[in-house]
Amino acid sequence: METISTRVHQIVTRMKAAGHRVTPQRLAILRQLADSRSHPSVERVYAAVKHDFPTTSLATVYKTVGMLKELGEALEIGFGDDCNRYDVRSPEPHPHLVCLKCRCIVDADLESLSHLTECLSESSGFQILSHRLDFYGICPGCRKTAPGATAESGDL
Amino acid sequence: METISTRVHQIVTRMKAAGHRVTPQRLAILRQLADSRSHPSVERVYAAVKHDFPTTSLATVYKTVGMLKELGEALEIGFGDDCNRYDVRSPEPHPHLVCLKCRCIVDADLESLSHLTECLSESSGFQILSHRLDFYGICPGCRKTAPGATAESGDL
DNA sequence: TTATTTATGGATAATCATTATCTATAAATA
DNA sequence: TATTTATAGATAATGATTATCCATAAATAA
Repeated sequence: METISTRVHQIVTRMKAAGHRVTPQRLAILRQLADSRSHPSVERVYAAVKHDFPTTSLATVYKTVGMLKELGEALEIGFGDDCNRYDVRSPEPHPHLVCLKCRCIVDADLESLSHLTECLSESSGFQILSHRLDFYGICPGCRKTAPGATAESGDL
Repeated sequence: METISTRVHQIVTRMKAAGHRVTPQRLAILRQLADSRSHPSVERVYAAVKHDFPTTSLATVYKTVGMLKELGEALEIGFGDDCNRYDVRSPEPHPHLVCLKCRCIVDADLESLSHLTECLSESSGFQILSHRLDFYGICPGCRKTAPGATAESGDL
């Protein structure tokens, strides 16, 4: 990816508006995150950014992701046993499909979600502000693949 | 709670069937977990068990909960930033309402869930084995309570 | 019952993703 | 250009959870 995408531009604008500096390292991290559909981990981003900036520190990636979270530009998907994964492409909460074998994470569409949330809110009395809907299973690729193999997603 | 509930009996039977020993410590831990609706943490169970068995180790609680997980008798609800919470009363995956203020966790009913899962499975090609559906917000109690106050649930 | 084997309890060390801390430096501002 | 301030990088600290160790309790065999 050579060109700067609309999403990167959008985040850069908002970073500046919030008084943050747009450094080369942050831009490199942003570029890895902004358009990825693979919900990459910090470690994954770190490895990719190291190609262009070999001196980059893991802490810098963590700090940048933390800033994006604060700005509401990154959705964190935490796993107790595994490392967290991030969605900067679409940072609003939305349902995911998580493969228990290759750990890929795919966005899921649930058109009935808003209706569902409303019903829940009414019946429970909770003011619902956010959600986390994860469905765990085996992805189409892993269902075909021989047992034990782990697929690597092409997109980051 | 003085009497041994049906749920405790059920788990004890299954523990024995699986070749596990039912020790006084495990029974005390079980009693705290088996009928609680509050999705208690390990720390919470540890504190409660210490009343009756002052020498109990935190490790023992962790090990017992781990065994219950293996037997499929405990559902773990993990939080990256906070400690894990457990549902031994109904260990099958089900939706939860989580209060962001007092951290209480309440079971939510979603009658359309199985239909929803089927649709997702068809449209995505995933074989769906489990799920985690959490809705985050403010519980009825905290909506009334003054800002900053944290409610304590009565049941464990 | 007693001897023997095995699992468990308790204490503590290790793990590991994430966060905090510190200082030199790069970036913004005057 | 001088000065102020945020950031980068290195590294230490954190904290829930897990692993390890050994004495002991529980099950089993003799």
